[in-house]
Amino acid sequence: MSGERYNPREMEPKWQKVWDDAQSFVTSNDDPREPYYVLEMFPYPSGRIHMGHVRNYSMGDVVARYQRARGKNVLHPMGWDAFGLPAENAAIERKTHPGTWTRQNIASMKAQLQSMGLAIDWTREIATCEPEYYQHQQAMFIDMMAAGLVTRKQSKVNWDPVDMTVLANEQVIDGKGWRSGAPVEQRELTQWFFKISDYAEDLLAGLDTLTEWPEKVRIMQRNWIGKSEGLRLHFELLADNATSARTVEVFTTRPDTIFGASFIALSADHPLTAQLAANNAELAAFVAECHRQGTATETLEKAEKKGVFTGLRVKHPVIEGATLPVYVANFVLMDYGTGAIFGCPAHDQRDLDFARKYDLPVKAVVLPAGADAQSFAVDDVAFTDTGTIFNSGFLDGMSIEAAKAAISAHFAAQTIDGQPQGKVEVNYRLRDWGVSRQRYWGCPIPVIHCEVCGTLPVPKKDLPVVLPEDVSFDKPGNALDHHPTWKHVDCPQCGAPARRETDTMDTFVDSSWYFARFTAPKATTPTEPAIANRWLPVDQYIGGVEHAILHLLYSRYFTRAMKATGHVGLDEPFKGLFTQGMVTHETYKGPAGEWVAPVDVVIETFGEGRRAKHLRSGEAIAIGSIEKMSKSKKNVIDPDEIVATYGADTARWFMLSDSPPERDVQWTEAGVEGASRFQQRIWRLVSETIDIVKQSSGVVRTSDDDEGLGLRKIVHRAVHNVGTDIEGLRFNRAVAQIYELTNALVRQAGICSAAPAGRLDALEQGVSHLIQLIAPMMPHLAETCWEALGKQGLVADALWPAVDAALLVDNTVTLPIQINGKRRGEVTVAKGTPAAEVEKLVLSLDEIVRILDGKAPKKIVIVPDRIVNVVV
RNA sequence: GCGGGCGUGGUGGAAUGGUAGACACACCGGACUUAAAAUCCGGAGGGGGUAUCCCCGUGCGGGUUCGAGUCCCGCCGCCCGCACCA
Repeated sequence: MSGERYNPREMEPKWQKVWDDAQSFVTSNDDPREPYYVLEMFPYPSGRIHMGHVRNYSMGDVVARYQRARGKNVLHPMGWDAFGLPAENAAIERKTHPGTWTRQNIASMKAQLQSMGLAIDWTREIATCEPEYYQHQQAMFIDMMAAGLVTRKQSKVNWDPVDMTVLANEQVIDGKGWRSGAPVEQRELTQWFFKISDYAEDLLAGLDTLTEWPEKVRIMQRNWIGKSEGLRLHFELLADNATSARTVEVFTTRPDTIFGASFIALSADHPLTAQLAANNAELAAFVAECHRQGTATETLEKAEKKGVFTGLRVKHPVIEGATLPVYVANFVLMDYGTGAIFGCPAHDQRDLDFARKYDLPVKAVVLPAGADAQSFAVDDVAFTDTGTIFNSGFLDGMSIEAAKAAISAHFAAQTIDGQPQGKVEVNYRLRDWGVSRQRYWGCPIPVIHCEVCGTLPVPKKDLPVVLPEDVSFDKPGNALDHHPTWKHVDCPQCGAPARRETDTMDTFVDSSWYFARFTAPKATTPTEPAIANRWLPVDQYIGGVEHAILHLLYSRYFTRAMKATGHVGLDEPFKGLFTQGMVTHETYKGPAGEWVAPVDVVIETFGEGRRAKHLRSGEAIAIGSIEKMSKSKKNVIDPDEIVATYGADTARWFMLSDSPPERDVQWTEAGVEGASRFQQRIWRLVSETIDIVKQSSGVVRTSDDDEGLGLRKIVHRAVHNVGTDIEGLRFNRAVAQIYELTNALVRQAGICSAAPAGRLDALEQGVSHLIQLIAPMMPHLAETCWEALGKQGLVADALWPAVDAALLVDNTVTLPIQINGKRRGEVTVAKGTPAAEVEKLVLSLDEIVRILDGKAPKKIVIVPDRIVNVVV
C-alpha cells in the first residue's frame, strides 16, 4: 500500500459511481431532520464549464457536504438557465434548432459537472426551456395578471432595424447594433411589464432584514431603487399661451431653493412638448435630435446641456410679478418624476451649465457656513452642500430641512383651480420590469389578442403554450412571429379567430423562481406551497456579484408576487447570500501582439525571474497583466484538462485555498501543483499511518504522554476551527487550518513507530479526523483514505467529529510583555493569574530588569490572560 | 460626479484595539539518489552585529490610546457599481 501514488484518474470515477449507486445525495422532502438549502446560481448552458463555475460549485459543495455531516437534510440541486439569445445565434450559424443545441450543451456540461464530484441531487434537475418548467411560469403569469401585478404599456426600446429586434442596452455599442452594426433607433412598443415599482418601498424595507447579505449588494439595490422625497409643484402658465394646459407640474427634491428658480425645463417626451412642437419647427427638430441621442449612456453623460425656448412663461410661485421661461431640455427625463423640472442654477450643476449657456439668472439662495451674504456668488460650480437659506423672503435664516418643510406646507395650502399647488411625494428610480422580448427561444407569454374581447389570458386548461418546433431563422426578427400557423388561435371567450401573443418572457423571469421549483420539481402546480415553505428561504445562495441587482432584485420581487398569488408564503427568497470573486490568469502576447493561450506557453524561471516562450515555435512571449479569464484574451484554463491531469479534488482544493472567496483568485500552474502535492501528502500520511495503527492494534490505549495530549489538542482545535470557518465561508482559513493539522500529524507519524500507545491513539484519531475535515473539499481522496483506514461506510455519510471542549482550552497562557508598547519578552502563567501576581512576576524577570535598567515603571497595564505593558 | 471597497514580505494572504507577517506559493541551504524528479529537514520582512541583541517596518501625513494594520481626520493610488433620477 505505502509507496503507491494516489491516482485520482482511477479513484474519482469510482467514487462518483459509488455515490450515484447509493443515491447518496438524493434528498427526500419527508426527511424529518432539520432542512438546509444550499444553492449556487444555475449556469447558462453554453456548452463548457469554466473555472468560474468550478470555483462557485466547489464552494457550494463544501457547504452542502459540511451541513450533511452536521446531520442536516441538505437540498443541493442543479439546473439550467436554458432559454436565451445565444441559442438563436447558434441556430443561425449552425442551422441547428435552438433546442437541439441547448440540450446537447446541457448533456456535455452535466458530464463535466459530474466529473467534479459534486454532492448534487440530480433527480431534481430542471431546465427552464422545457415545457415541464415553463408551463408553470405561464400559470403564474396568468395568476399575476389576475392579481393586478402585470400591465401592458408603451415603452421606449432600442430597435435594431436590420435584425428587426429589440436590443438590450449592453447590446448597443456606440449607438449601433452589436450584430448588425446598424444605427439603433428608439421605438415605442407596447410591452408587458411586471409592476415591480409597486413594491419599491417593500423591496427597500426588506433589505434591512437581509442581514446575511453582503452590505455592498444591499447598498447597490438601495441605490437602484433610488427613493427620494420631494414635492410635486404646479407652476401656473401665463394666460395667453398656445397650449391647452393651465399649469406645468414639476417634481423637485429641493423646494427650499424655490426663490432661486430661474427657468422651467420640460422633457423632449413631455406631452406639452409634443403639443408645442406641432407648430414649432425648431422645437420639432430638437425633439428629433434628442430621440436620436438614444439610450447609450456613455454619450448621454458627455452630451452638452442643450434646450430650446418654447415661448411659454410661468408665474414665479413665490415672487410676486416675476415670471420664468419654459424650455425643452435634453437632460430632463420623462420617466422620472413628472418629466419637468424647475431649474435653480446656483445649487444644481446641470441647471448651472444650462443657465450659463442661455444667459439665465443665477441667484444663490443657500449660504455656506461662514460665507458673506453680500459677496457670496456662484461662478461655474454649483453649491450643493448644506447651509442657511437667504435671499428667500419668509424662508430666510432657516436650515435646508426647515425650509423644505415650510415651503411644502406653504404650497399645500395654496390652491390653483381648487387643487393644492404642491404636494409632498416620494419617488423611486426603480421602473417597472419590462418582460417582453421579441424572440423565439423564451417562455411564451400566455396571452391571446381578440379583436372583440381584447387581451385575454390563455385558460389554464390550455397550458402549456408550447413553442413550435418547426421554425426557421432565415429571416431576421422574431421567428415565433414568422411562424405560419402558430399564432392563429380561436378566442377562448367568443371563439372568433384571434392571435397569440408572440413576445416571449425575459429570461430573468425564468431564474426568478427556479429555486422554489427545486423544492418540488415534479409538482403539477408551480410549487407545493407547504414543501416550498419548509425549504425556503435558501439558507446559502452563492454566485457572482454581477447579479447583485437584476437577478437578485427580480427574484425578491417574484417571490413577493408568488406570495400574493398563493404559491409561497414568504417574501425573501435568499436568507444568506455570498458573492464570490472571479478567476483570473496572466495574459500572454506573441511577437505580433496577438493573445496566446496558456497551454501554448512555456514558462522558464531563473532565480526569482520568469520568462515565457511559445511551446512550439520557441518565440519569446511577453507576460502581460492578470485579467479575468476570457475567451477574447485567451487566458483561459479548461477545467476538463485540469480534471484529466490533476483530478477534480486538486482543482477544487486550489479554488478554495489561499484567496478569500469573495476576492479574485489567480489561477497559476504553481498553485495547482501545490494542491496536487498536498493531495499526495495526505495519501502518504494515511498509508504510513495504517501500518503504525496495525502494529499497535490490540494494545490497551489509555494514557497520553505530553506529546499525545498536545496532538489531541491540535486535532480538536482544528476540527473546531475548520467547522466555524466553513460556516463563515472562510474556506481559505479552513484550508490553512488543515495544512497546520497535516504538518503536525506528519511530524508525529515520522517519529511515532516506537511511541507510547496513547500517542498512537491520538495519531490515529487525528488522521481519521483529518480525512473528515478534507472530505467536503476533496471528497474522492477522502473516501479513498476512509476506505484504506478500514472505516465503515462512506465518509460522505459520516457525521462531523465531535469536539472535546476540554481540549480547546489551555490552562496556561503566554503573555507578551511590552515596554512602552514594544514587545520585549513574554511570560507563561496559569490562566486567570491575578494582575498583582503577574506584575510581581514580570518585574522580577531578568530580561525585564535588564531592559528597565533601574528605571521605575510609571504605570503597568495588565489585561488578564492577554498582555502586559510596562510604561516607564 | 455619486456610492462602495481595497492598499501588509518576492507572491497569494493571516491577524475580537493586545507578540504583524499564521498557512501556502516561489526562493535558498541540507539529507536521500550514480543523477534527476519526488520526498524529508532547515532558513528567510528590511538594515546592523560573531552572538546575546539593536534599529526600522502594514500606501502617505496627522490624531486618539498604556498599546493602532485595525479607530478618527486629511491626502495619494488602484478596483468595482451607478450615472443627467431634479
